[in-house]
Amino acid sequence: MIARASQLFLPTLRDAPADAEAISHKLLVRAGYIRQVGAGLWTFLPLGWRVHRKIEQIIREEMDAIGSQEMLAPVLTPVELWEATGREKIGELFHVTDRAGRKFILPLTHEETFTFHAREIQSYKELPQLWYHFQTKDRDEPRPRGGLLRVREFIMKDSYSFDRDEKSAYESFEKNRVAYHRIFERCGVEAHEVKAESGIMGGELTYDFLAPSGSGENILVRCENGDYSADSEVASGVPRAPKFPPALNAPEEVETPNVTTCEALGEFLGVDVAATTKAMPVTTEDGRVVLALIRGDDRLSESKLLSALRIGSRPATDDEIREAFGASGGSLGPVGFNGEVVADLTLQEGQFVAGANKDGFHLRGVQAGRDYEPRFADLREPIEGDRCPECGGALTFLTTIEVGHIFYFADRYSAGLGASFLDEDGTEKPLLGGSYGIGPGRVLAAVVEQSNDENGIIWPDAIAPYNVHLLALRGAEEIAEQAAERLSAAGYDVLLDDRDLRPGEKFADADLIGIPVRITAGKKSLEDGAVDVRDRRTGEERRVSVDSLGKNA
RNA sequence: CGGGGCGUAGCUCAGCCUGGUUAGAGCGCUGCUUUUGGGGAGCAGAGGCCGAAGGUUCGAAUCCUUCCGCCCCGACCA
Repeated sequence: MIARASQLFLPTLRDAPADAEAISHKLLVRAGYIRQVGAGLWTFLPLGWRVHRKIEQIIREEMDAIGSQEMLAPVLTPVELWEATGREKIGELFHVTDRAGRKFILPLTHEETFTFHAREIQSYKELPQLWYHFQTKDRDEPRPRGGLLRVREFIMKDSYSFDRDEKSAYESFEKNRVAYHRIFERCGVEAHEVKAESGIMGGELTYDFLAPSGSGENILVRCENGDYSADSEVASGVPRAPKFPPALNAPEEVETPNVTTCEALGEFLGVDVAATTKAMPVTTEDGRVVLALIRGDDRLSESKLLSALRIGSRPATDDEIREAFGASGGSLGPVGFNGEVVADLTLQEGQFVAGANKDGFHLRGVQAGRDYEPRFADLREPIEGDRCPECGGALTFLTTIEVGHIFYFADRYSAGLGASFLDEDGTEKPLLGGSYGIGPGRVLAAVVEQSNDENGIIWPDAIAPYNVHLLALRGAEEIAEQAAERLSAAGYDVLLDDRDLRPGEKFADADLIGIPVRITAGKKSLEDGAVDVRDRRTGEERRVSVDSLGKNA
């Protein structure tokens, strides 16, 4: 087909909105793909929606290919469904009420609704079932950001699997996992599958797909040899070995006046910072003061602490610290503390300097197992310079966007909603479920983050709004029309810039909009009865006769 | 929710501290002239409840109070 720029709503801007930071945010607004309605609320303009639909179509084809069935559930959901699974208390939910006072929820995701329908499954003979839809999700995000990167309303492709046993459920999970790789590859986005955070739930099978990007909210930790990759919230790096001072037979108290940071402590005592400990007292949600102990050069990972404690916690207050330790922050340590000590794995071997629980004093030669009895857990955030836990290679850290998430949750939803079936042996069992989500809008933004230059967007052909951007310069309107007809007949979608503008503006807009192939019909090419074909990515240009257009790529 | 910043033309911004003609610039927009392979030039125009509401004052875009909206950092993130 042929779209004429003179009639399209395609408002391009010379300047980016002042408050935009992320590259995708700036370029998508400037190039006329999206416009903001409110915080985290975006309209896809005609070109943006074309890209969105192309991404949807790729997802649809890959879902269909694994036997998943497309359907459509409503956005408005009776609150009772959410009460049945205990999720009605989630803070990000939008609640609405009808005129009669009935309560509804705008879903964050559709586990409740799909599991509700799964109650019609009666027999193992009907299993497995794979279902999906593209539907609006609403989330009362505390902080939308970065254009399309984090929004309050968006369309998600969410899939649900229902199986009779774990073996079958893993097969469904695996089908979706593999399909996701194909989807991201076809969309031209680099995405890495990583083990995701399981938090206090623990034990579930869950993977994130992270797309490296200039802006984003997840940090991907990756080994240079490709042996290892994980979200920084769960990643384990191997830190450098400390330079330990000579070992002592028992801890030895030293006066350390006005020394409160580990760096200062190391310097004051002439000891490697990595041979000191950092004491992080926290108060758990059930009111206990627990001491999290890590190496002096490390940072405590809050997500790992959550996993280790299996309960939420916050930093202890000064008063709580004083009461539990008899000293203030800066001189705290595990020796003599009679609460729970959770120590990082790096503290299993060796003697460290630790706070003496006496203001202005530390202990040298503190050894786990001898001087205090901790529970060991992985607590540290991986940092630059760590080595790969698999092969010892260097780890790199990349800022990423989460573009997909797959999750096996067993009977988490079917239990509450009573979705069960009769198995071959005549026993009633809960359906075992999984869910699988992709945000096409985030994929779109991730592609722009990964594929652009100083002049604008560079779309992969598979999701470009049009295949060819045909510029009709003055005097060459006729040959441009011919070229457009020929390309359209050959199956290409053509954006014909027939606007009455100077060439420079058309070129600038073409670069900004980022259609992979630009064809210029102008006086220069007219002499040869030809057009100039330029590759947006490489900038290579060649003159081609109109007759040969559409016969090859 | 904590911290920071910003609301003046479609976009980017100046003016505000130190109150006082008719509120400005660049880009964009409309008409005409000229130009035509990388956002060209000229002439003439249109376009504003200065985020909102109160207050102080003879007088408020400017000072004060409250509210609203948006952005960034953090917390949160099924």
